[in-house]
Amino acid sequence: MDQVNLKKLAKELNLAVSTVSRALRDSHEISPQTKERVRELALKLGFQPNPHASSLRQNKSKTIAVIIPEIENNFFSQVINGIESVTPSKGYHVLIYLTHEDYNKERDILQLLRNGRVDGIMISVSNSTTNTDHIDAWRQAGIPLVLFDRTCEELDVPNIMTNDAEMAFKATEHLLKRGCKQIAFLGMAGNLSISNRRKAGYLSALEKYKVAAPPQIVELATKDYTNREILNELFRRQPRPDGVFAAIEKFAVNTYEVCKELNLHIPREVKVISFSNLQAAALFDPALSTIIQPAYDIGREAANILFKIIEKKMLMPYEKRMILPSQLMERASTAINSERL
Amino acid sequence: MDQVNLKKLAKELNLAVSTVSRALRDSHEISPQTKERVRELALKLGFQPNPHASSLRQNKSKTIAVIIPEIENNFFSQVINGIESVTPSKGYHVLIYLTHEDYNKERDILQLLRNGRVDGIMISVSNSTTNTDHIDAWRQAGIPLVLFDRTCEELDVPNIMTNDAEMAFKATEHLLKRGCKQIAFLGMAGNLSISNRRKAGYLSALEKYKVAAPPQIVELATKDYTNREILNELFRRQPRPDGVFAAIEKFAVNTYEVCKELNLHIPREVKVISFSNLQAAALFDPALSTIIQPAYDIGREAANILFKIIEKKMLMPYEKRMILPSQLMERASTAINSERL
DNA sequence: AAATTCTTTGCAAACGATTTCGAAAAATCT
DNA sequence: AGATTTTTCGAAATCGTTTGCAAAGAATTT
Repeated sequence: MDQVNLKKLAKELNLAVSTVSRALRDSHEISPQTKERVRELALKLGFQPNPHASSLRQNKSKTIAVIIPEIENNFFSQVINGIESVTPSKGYHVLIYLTHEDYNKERDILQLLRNGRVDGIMISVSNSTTNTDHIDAWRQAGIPLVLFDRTCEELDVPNIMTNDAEMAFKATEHLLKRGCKQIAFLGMAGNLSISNRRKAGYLSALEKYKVAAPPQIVELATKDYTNREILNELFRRQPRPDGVFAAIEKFAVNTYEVCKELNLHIPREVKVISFSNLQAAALFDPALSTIIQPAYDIGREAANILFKIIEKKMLMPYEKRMILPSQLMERASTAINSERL
Repeated sequence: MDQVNLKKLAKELNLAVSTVSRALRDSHEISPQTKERVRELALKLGFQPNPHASSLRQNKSKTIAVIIPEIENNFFSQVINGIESVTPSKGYHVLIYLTHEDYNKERDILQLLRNGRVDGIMISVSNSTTNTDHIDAWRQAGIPLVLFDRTCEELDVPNIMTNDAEMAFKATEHLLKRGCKQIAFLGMAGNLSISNRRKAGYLSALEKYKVAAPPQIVELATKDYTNREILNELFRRQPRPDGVFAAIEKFAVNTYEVCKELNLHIPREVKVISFSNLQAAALFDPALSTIIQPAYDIGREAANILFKIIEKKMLMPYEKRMILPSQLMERASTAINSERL
């Protein structure tokens, strides 16, 4: 046995295991002198309590899980960064799980974690998730849970998101003010509340500005290949959209690709704006106008709220449904024809 | 007690706890009938073994840690994706730790994990890491460990990386063949082996092609602001570089920003090539020529090797130092002046 | 039929930390 | 001085699972 544990410390110091444990946890019922002796030896031997023994006894893991659809996406990376900005100070560890936009994986992961491995989870649901029973079951089990970005607002759990509808409205309005008459909305297939919020914002802008052309809602998937085919068709059809509002970055990229293919000039023939957290959007040809989500803040706030729940503190009403504002960054892809950005 | 555990199953079935445990682990010493009875009830009650108790008893955590400098970087995201492509099938969980390029954090994290919380770690060292004692201590403790990308080749641990020197050579050669006379190398400050490999490739290309101009090695940090200042100065000085080889993507982005600021045309006045795993590099203005690292494969292979070590299998010689080739993607940022890409 | 193996199960001791309870010693109060 | 409280510590139970060992019964061999 080369691992140093409480028993070894106790024997070395001629103390009981319980005394050593208490001393290290700074219990009031241990004399300062004893504490000092214990601490000194613990430091010298580099003692570190076995986390599994602690977790078993105390029934908490000091670990949370973050469940996201994908990781090759700046938004989720930034969220993780935000989460990680609070976890170390809480002495917590972060497990990452990827659903790859697969409902079954998502359900299985939640099932897998219902054994005390984590003290709570933060989840952004996959776009193939239509049934939320697995999440509701988790909620009912009383294990701390926070949803972010891809939320399920019908469930009574904290939801942290951005002002999707409002920004979708502004994005559409922006295109309209730039002269677009025929704006297409590129949204995620599925029935995510986030998609619906963005779609609603798009529709309400069209309505408010009494746009003659009917709304053009295109549902895309996560496969680039088919997306490009669909967009190719969209841009060949008459009337051709002169404005594109992409609900997610990938669709904007696909739009750029197809426009290049079809020799459609952005922004002269087609203006493009998109939700995106890509730093490099400013370097695109042309620079892409974006709606930037406060991803880092979403991660940080979601983590803070999760810890409040874990620590059994009361949540303020605004923490149960927190909305952090996005920012519209106007760039060349939505410039009016004469304009130079 | 609403949690279902072995004791509850045993009582319900009128069996000993040990029998139930063995039945669920499909031990040969339990009769098929008993196994079936146990499995049935376990399924019915949704029994899931407590991982902390298991870990404590078996002295393994079924968890690995991935320690990286940052996560807002496509390369590391893709690596994580690659890692995650093997962990679930091994029944393993993945903890993520960020060092934020801080040696002290890196050391502390390694220290923090030396208590059995993880069965092994995969690490890409921070660029402020000059001392590798913390990693060597980990190695000496005999806990499975794999280094990837930002490796420490002087240590006797498996290193998984790409052919940095070769690709740096090719990148520099590419710029030379495109007519560059004065190529600057933008490398990371610090003394990482990866930086040295890339720098060496750059230098050997200059040497092979007998370039008259002296090498121009610029060391940049991770702060955008100072980087831009340094580059600004670089491009105002005579002789002005007509080619830039960026060792990391961020520096290429900085170069683009500064060139735009100074009205230097890429690729006419300055050609740029960079290590980068950014999908959207093709959409840049101009499209950025890149050296694409097999990030996903690096993650997958590193994980596979780590599991071989965890499972105490012998490593093949090539697994102790694995080199996965990168790919040079020629785009507009290195086009010769007349050429259109 | 006796001796032996094999199969199947139970008992109890780990794993290492935390915590309840109680006891001895010291300090404070009548 | 005696009674009472406070301080300080130890013994043992506990968390839930795994596993060495023993034991009983069944099956096989001699």
